[in-house]
Amino acid sequence: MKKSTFRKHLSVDCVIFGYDESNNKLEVLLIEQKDPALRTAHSYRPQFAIPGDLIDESESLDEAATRVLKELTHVEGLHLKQFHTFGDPMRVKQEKDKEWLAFYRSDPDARVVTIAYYTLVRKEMIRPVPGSFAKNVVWKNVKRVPPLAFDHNLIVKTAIEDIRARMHYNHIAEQLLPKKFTLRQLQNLYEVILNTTLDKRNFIKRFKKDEELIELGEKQKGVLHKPAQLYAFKTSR
Amino acid sequence: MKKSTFRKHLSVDCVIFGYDESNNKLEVLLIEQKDPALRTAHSYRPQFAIPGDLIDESESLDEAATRVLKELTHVEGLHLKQFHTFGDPMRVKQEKDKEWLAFYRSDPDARVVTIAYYTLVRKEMIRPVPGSFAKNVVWKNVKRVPPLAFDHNLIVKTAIEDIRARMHYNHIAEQLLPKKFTLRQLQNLYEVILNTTLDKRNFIKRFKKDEELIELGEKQKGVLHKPAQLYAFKTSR
DNA sequence: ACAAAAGTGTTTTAGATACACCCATGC
DNA sequence: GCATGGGTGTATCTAAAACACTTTTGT
Repeated sequence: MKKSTFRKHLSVDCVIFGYDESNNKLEVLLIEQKDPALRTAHSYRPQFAIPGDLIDESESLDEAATRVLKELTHVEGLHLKQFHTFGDPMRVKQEKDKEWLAFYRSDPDARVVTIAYYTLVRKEMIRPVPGSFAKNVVWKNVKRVPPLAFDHNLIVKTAIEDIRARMHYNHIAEQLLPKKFTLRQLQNLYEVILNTTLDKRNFIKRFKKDEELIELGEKQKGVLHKPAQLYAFKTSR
Repeated sequence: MKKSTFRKHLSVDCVIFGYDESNNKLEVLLIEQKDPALRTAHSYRPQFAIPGDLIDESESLDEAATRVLKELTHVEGLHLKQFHTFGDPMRVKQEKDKEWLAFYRSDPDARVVTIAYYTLVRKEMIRPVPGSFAKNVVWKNVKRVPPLAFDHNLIVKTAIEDIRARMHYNHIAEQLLPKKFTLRQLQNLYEVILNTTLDKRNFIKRFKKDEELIELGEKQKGVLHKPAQLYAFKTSR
């Protein structure tokens, strides 16, 4: 049986947003590319990239994205959203990426089209582990994403635009907050993703009207101010 | 130089919606696949498909979609929107598609991922010509799309959902109506795309408020009822 | 008592919806 | 004069926005 050439040309890339509730920061998970072992010492600068991989011939696009997420974070069951496909013929032909490609790809000159996904996770729920291509794994604030490999800056930017536009449709909050949470926690999450500030009375009115929340009748403990009521999401959704 | 394998595995498909103003119908452009010349007479049934093609190694995704549209319709300058990528490993492995693939593809068993685009055109503005793969070209009402090759029914369905969701953002109407048009023509267009009926007073209020229309001071002629005012779009957009 | 954040309601504005009658033309 | 679709305004409802003071707890 002839070896397939499918795997040379298609990849998935995952923009993994991590929500850090305690600091109310929205961050994106980056890998630091491994040094090519054969590098010429003066020329190579490690680059950051978003996690991704070539797609195996037997797996679907969604499965490939799920696999990339799982290999990096050991997390399963999160919804990954396909949001755009990037296929500029030059996207993997830039000088900055040549050395890494030469070492890690069987066909470094092959044109690669990538199908991009994003997901959101609670940062403290995962402990990312560098996979085979990564030397290191770091979180970076979405407002300060460094220069990335390939066209990954464009991919991250597009993901942020998409997530903001869909914030109210996707029920994003559910997977980003603990089971029991205060209204302030919910509002903080919306504010950091939308990069804005909201009026708390108006904000709460929307959720009360939509009947998406259950008032638990419990209160915060040990805070040095009036303790807040705890809420949970209706699970029916 | 080694022959590239890129072209085996990636395609674009275009959902071309045609607006037939005189009947207020929204249709989709389908090609009827050419019979494989070597077919066994009893087994082959021509199938409809949406136009598409493998992507050349040197062209971008958008360029490939533009090329497909141009080859079929000789129309350029329309906006094609990338809306989803379909890559199920089995999407080109169904029995119904085997014979056509065997005849028209250099590697009929290759897995192909397709990046899907849609656009909207005035039906009477184009005279589609069957290209190299097509025996025939037909318009079908979006409400009565026949069974299509590959996963093309899913692609068309997804395109319709996307276009409805974006109707108010994309300024779709501009390329689907003549330069001078009546408010009724504009409303008909919205109604057929959204598959609903609208109140004409309320409908017009939105456009008046957004100041998107210019009242031309001309009137329809030769109609057997009160002639309607003609409008044009503000060109600034 | 003080600091800190929680909690709470009303008013205003804008947009969406519902609804019915007269008008200008061709025949 | 009649058939046809064009053209028009108001009242109601709902959603969004603006806005400030009191309450509860820990220290």
